Amino acid sequence: MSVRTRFAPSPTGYLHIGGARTALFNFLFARRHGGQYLLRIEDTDRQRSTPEAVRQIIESLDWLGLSPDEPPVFQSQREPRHAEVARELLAKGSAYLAYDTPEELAAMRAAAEAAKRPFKYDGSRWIGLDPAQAPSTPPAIRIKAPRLDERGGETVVKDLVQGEVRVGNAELDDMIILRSDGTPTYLHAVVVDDHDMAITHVIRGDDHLTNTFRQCMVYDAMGWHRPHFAHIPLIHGADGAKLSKRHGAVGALDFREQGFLPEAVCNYLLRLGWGHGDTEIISREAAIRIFDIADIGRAASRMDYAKLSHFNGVYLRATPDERLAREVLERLAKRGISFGTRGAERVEALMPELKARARDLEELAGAAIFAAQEGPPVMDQKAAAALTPEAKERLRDLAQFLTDAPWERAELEHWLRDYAEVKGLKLGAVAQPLRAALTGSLQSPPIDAVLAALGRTEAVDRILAAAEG
RNA sequence: GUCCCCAUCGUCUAGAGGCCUAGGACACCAGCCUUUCACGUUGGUAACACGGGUUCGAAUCCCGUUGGGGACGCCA
Repeated sequence: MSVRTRFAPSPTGYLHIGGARTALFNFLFARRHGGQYLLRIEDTDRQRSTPEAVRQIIESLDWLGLSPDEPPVFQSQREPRHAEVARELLAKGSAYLAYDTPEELAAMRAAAEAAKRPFKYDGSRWIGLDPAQAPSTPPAIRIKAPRLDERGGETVVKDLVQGEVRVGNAELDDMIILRSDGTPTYLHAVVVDDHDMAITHVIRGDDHLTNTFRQCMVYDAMGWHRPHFAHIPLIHGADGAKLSKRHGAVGALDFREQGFLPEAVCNYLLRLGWGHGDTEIISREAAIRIFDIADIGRAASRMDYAKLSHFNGVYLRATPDERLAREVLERLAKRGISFGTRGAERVEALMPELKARARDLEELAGAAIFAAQEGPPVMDQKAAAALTPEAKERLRDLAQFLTDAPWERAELEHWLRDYAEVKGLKLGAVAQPLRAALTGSLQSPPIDAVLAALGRTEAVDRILAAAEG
């Protein structure tokens, strides 16, 4: 049987980094085994689900290169089928109509809490009820939990990550599968959908582990084969608490915004909670080849932005200059920075040097401004301070000197070295004023590269402007 | 509170009873490279939560303790 996995987010918000990793693992596992990877939008909570969230989730997955192999399934559209299965369970005697009102249930729960007893629903009075005696309130359908003496008194789930997990039947109670308004509950809908979609491996967050026991009630009552389960540990914030906005970026699209490359984010996520010896930088292709559920760790892991940045830098340096230039120019345009064809060319020409110095696209864009724009750069404080009267004098001299220089990077380097030697100066004493004049900063790519990329006219203009200013 | 899961450097991890004087990566510190900043490179600090077993031998197996996390809805 072909492997089929699914990622099943609920569209109540943006796709966060934990969900992205779940999607990645599902994708990788399916690819590894030549199967399909699907997307199911769990939108049965109409109050909280929004089309905007659906859009964002799909866009996020697309950005990460994790688009599903088939069109997404919307759980809300499958409600008739969920109800049908619920009725089937009713007919089989595996479920019954329960007429409790939400208020009554709340009262029962409160009473249990007051008595310091764990709340366990008891619906025995509804079982075998004469329909004529039934209350007029609309009933919910509840599935019968296994009784204490069934299955050896406990329910066992063989989890591919967590191992054999067992829970006493005493912990399970009759759960609602169809609400009194006829809509299915999540725990029920998930099972029906996974079954109908022929999902073979359910890979999802750890937070669903205990719910799995309840879902098994539906599988077992319907006589369906349970899929394989793999519950992966959650991702926490740097402080170990549940990941939230205050930890920084958590939405997948936030990372795009902040200049991370999708390949880097995926690689980082892959290494969070999963390991393969000492290898860290793993391409998508390699990941598909080596990904194995058995290698998923069982402990929760923490989000480490510093390490993500490092991964991003590695990927940035491996990305073709042309693509980076395009990304950078887009970001500059978004910042309202104008540039022409010449500027765009300069940015790309300088990209090999620029990208070695950046960890993300935003940083890269910032470092490329001086190359993109025409005319003298905006001076930062340190650069301005470096332009002493002596330095300006030096620049005037250099402008003159460079008029005759051959305009090619290696040649320029020689010229500058010769110049410094003749003047009895250290190269730094020549390079730093030039750097300030040309880039507006004291930190930039090698000055010969900057000169070469800028072109003689532009370079000399900037040098003179700094000398005058 | 009840149930479930987890536990190796600050962080991500390697480790399937002897290969462990516990390895790699990020971060941090120091050196090298160098026209600045990076990149690169060399080295360093730094961990098996604790207590009992089992065993000739335990980071690895078992049991407790402690500490984290998760689930307990007519939410998903």
